[in-house]
Amino acid sequence: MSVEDGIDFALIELLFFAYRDFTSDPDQILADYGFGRAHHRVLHFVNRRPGLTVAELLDVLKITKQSLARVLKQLIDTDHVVQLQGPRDRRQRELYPTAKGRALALALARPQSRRIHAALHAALGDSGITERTLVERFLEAMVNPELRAQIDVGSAKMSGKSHGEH
Amino acid sequence: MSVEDGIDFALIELLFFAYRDFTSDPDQILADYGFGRAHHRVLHFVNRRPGLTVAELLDVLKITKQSLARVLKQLIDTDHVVQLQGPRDRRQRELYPTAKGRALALALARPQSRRIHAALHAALGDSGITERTLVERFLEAMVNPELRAQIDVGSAKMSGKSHGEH
DNA sequence: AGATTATGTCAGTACTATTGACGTAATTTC
DNA sequence: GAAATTACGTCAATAGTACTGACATAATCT
Repeated sequence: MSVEDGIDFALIELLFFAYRDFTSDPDQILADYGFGRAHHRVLHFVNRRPGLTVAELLDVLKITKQSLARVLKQLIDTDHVVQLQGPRDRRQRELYPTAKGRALALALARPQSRRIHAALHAALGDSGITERTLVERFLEAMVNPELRAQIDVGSAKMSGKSHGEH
Repeated sequence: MSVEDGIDFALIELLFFAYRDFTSDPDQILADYGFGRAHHRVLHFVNRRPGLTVAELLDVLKITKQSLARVLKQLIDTDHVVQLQGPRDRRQRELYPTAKGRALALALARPQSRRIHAALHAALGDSGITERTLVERFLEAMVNPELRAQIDVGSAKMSGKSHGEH
């Protein structure tokens, strides 16, 4: 059943198709703003973790400072994100979404969320077991273990790690 | 539970992280060959659907002819893919992986397949229900309906659509 | 005071992708 | 059989996203 040489080509391919179409929704909206996928990612995380610093953002996105610079500057210039001096450490710039930024982040997330929920329904229809928890756990397990800490913010998990002030 | 404004930010984010790490495995191997993700995608589909034409490949990847050109040329020059004149239509170029190409495709798919299976175990451990079928159906449902035809090749489905000669 | 840290910026480069235009060979249509 | 269409290849120009390396500034830590 579509597993040749012990390799699961089918799921590999599905992940490609799923992600391609998953990102196509916001891509269309972004085009109107002259923004790209990079802007989306930055805006998403600033929106999700308001007050995160530039360094934290770099760490989450796993890109370099130079790659972030242009994108972040554009988001700030267009009034989607603001920088505030860090209260404890004045070298830090805490990033916050503006109302405009939050609105765009929401507009971008809406079709993606709709697609996900439709897919969950299509996939799980009746079997009212763990529902989305199952897919959530699958995706979580797809992430490199070392980086798994990045994903639990905002949710009511906070597994292990001492988060300090929040 | 991590659903603000009715938007499922958690799953959106997980899909991002999952896909990022999912592609990081082959990326490292590709670097040794001077290849990028584009080469991987082309090689994957040529390997999966040996004999597909350039036009079909463009349609599956949803990129332009010009984008494919350079990448495909490199794969042919490095003896990973060969072009054969189409038997029915001599204008067409049927693409086939060489032994070398198949070996590389396999090497690239191996860590991805391993990651997927580990994730399935982590996610479904005991509940021996539909197992991978569930995630498969979820991902399938994430793909745009019009494009869903692209994904059933090689598997024993062939839902609906008149496939003609194959 | 000196080292380190957080951030910003500049220069140069690479990969992947785009649109548009043009050429060639093969097939289909009238 | 001539004309239109199709499949493919290629050239030129451009854009978005990423990279490495280097350097500057301000703030904090030792």
